[in-house]
Amino acid sequence: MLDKAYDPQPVEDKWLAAWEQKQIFRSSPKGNERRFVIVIPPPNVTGALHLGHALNNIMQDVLIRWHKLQGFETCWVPGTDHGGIATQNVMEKQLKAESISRHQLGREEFLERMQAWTRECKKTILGQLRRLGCALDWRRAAFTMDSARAKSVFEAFQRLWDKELIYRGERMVNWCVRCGTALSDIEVEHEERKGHLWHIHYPLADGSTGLDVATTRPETMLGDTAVAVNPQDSRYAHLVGKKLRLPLMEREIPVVADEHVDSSFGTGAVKVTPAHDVNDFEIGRRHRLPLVKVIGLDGKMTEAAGAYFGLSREQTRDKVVADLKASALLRKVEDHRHAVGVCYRCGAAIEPLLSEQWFVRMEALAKGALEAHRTGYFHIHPETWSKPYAKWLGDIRDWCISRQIWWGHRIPVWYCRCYYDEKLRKINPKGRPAVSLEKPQACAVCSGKEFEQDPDVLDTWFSSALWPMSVFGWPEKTKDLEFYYPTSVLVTGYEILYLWVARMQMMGLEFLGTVPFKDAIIHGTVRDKSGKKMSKSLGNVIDPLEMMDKFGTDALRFSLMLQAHPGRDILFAEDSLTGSRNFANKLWNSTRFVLMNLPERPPSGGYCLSQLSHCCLELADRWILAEYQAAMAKAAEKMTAYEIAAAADIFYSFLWDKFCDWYVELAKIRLQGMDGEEKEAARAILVSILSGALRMLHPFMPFITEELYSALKPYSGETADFLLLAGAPKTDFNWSNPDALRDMGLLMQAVMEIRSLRSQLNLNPGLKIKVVASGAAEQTRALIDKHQNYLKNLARIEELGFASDGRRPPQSATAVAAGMSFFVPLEGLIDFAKERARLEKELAKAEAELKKIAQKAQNRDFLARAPEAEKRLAGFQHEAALARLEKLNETLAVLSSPSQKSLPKP
RNA sequence: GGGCCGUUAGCUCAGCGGUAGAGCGUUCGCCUUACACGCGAAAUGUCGCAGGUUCGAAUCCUGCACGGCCCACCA
Repeated sequence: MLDKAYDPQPVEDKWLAAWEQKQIFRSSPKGNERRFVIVIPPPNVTGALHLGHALNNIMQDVLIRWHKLQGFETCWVPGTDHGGIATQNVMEKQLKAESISRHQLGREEFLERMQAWTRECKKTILGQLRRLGCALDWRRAAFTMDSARAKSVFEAFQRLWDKELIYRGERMVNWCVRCGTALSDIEVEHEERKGHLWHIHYPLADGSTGLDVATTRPETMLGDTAVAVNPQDSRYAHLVGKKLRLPLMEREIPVVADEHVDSSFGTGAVKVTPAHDVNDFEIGRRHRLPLVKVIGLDGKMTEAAGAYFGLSREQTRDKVVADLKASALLRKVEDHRHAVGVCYRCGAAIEPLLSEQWFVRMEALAKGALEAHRTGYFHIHPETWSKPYAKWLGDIRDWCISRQIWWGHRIPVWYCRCYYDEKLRKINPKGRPAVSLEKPQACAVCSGKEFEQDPDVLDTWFSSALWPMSVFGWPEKTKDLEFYYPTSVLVTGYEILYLWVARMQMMGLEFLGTVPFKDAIIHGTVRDKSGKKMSKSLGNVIDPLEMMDKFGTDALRFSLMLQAHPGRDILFAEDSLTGSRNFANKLWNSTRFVLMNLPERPPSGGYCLSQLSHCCLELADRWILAEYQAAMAKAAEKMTAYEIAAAADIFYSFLWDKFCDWYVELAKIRLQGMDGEEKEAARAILVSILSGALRMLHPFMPFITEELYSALKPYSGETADFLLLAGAPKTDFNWSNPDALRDMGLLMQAVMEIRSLRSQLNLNPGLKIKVVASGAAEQTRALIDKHQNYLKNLARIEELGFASDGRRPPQSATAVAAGMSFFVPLEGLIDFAKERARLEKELAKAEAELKKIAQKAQNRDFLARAPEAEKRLAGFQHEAALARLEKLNETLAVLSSPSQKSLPKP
């Protein structure tokens, strides 16, 4: 026998071990054409998983389990990502705590430490995924930096290189001074910050009045090589071509005319710093301006900055402003809000710098991805992300893939000595180096054997972009690749739509000619209740493990899924879990109840819906079967559309509001009665529907459903060891039954009205009452008569009688429902004044309701133009409202008549 | 600056053209032999604002306000 309350821990432990032991999540290539494949978005090995990971993986698990139950060959590939800069930063922080730098440690030892940390981290992460119940094929666990993935990365690099889609060049890049590396454009976040607009006077070369420039970054003026104005700007036309003297540096710089300049902004004159600003770089190129690099890779001023050499950017700004003020060239300072580029990993301000980097030429790749999306080979859910996706691909820029860090795939490029430029004291960028995974044998040019490998590593997203291929062994032509690729869906958050999703599409199309997944399901971000992102620094993180310990894994899963509407963020707090925890307990107890009412020896083959003879089904049975079929069909429809939250909600309300609240209560009548066909019918339906609904619910709450499936197994006729292997319940019956829905609806209405009356009269719930029903059409009357026992049990009635119209028992309260009056004789218990007040309140409500409906049902325009079905419905509603009002009026009239009060107590 | 999303009960959110819903919270009554993680009953909403379309609008259209997100080289 089951315990009184559901205790998740032992159940979870038990099934985790059992699933693992039997390896039921394993997949291997088969002939089965219906396959459903997901590759995990590999979490970075930066620490433990957070709620966002929980959401992401639970969603995938729901989809995997769902499809497995539907008979698909499912495969879900686990893995982790080495995580480039993010992971290196974690290690650097650890080193900092030991007061050592990575440079002190040296590249090799640093990487050894990284490996050790990574091993631990992988263990933690995979362990957490396991605890969440993820049906991952553990055998396939991959890592973006293991040897198999290294081969994929090399292959991709080489092929792109051979097609000249990879090149090396000196470009303006986003440089993170803190991380000491270049970043791609999408790794820069833009933050609105308060700043200033400094107006600085640049005099003419001869010292006479020149013009004012406006800038948000005065420190960059040290590298100015021109001032630009709009060619149409008459204010400055006379200055174009003249020389200005750059203050502080005392360098002569020209005034140039450039279309890019917006005359209406600032002073209409822009200082041009080609080496430290993307726009200025372009202007510089157009006007062949020299580059003066004043900010170094370390964020400090270079020798070219003269007196400012060695200062930080911030110090330089302060000093430049002070010096300008001293020489009276600072004309104005305005407050100014502007966007600042910030490193997505450390938040430091990005410095646009000219630097030599590796790039991927994106235009052709993006075109392919765009085409795949446009022609429907690739879908994004929800649709709203399609537009930004297409726009990004349409305006794509080349991808800077080299990073000046140590943790990552080393760029597979080798330089022979003969490419070394002694004069520049660096590798000659013009040389064509050897591309090779291992050190090459000999130089193709000079036959030399001494090589140096490019010191940089690849952007972590380069290996991520290959993930759906690399996990199946690409570039090897493996059976896995053939069977599992392309995968079915990718589940991820919108923040990496470009960073990752788009790039996978491009790489898949480039290397295998097909999209890596046909659908991308985009979920939101988990936030705290005030809508803020959860972060350690804000102290508002919720640890999924803690929640699982406290409420159970199924509760965590279900509560996240209930809120997982496509693309929407989830505001989450601990109290979001109680409802789901309660639901789990409800399932537990309803199963417990059903089991308590089953015979010790189950019928051979178990209780089975298909063997149920229709003759012994009663109204409640036909009703619940119809509700069951409708709910399961609707849920399946929602799942097909990836509307997971909607499906979860359907299971919840079916199981609790329909099955438990009504069906189980009504089944009690037969369960408490004598053995016989009718009792068996009730048992059969209880077992079948519960077992079926639990199986449908399983993807959402795998642990408790597995446990209950197992407990019900002797009776449900299932033989599979695990629920997942039993599959979804058969749905090829037609139980739909509008008549049963209508009839039960009437009875339920009556029950609710009588219950409401009882409550308002303050009757003890235990007290059994007498009820006299009156009025209504013959049909309804017959229905009530036939199902007296329903009302009796659900509304606690000991005696239900019928009276002809208007003949109400003395001293009674009245409930009106289903077109009938239900009189409750309450001699001595009832206060007439109170009952009249109560009825008057009811009457007011009924009047308001009638008015609303009459307004519609009697509206001439409505009658002239509304569709027939609507008119009919409104007509019924109008009639019902009228009848209700009439009954209430009738009762009130009787109650007010003196004879009523004077009736003697019997 | 462009684009997208949101604004519905105290909180979190469904509903997306036909009399306003759920969970949590609140109030009242109940240990009714599955469940107090429960049962029954109840209270609470000019469905952001202003127009428009429609017989009918929380639902469609337009504008506005507020909040948020994505993108963006106006210094």
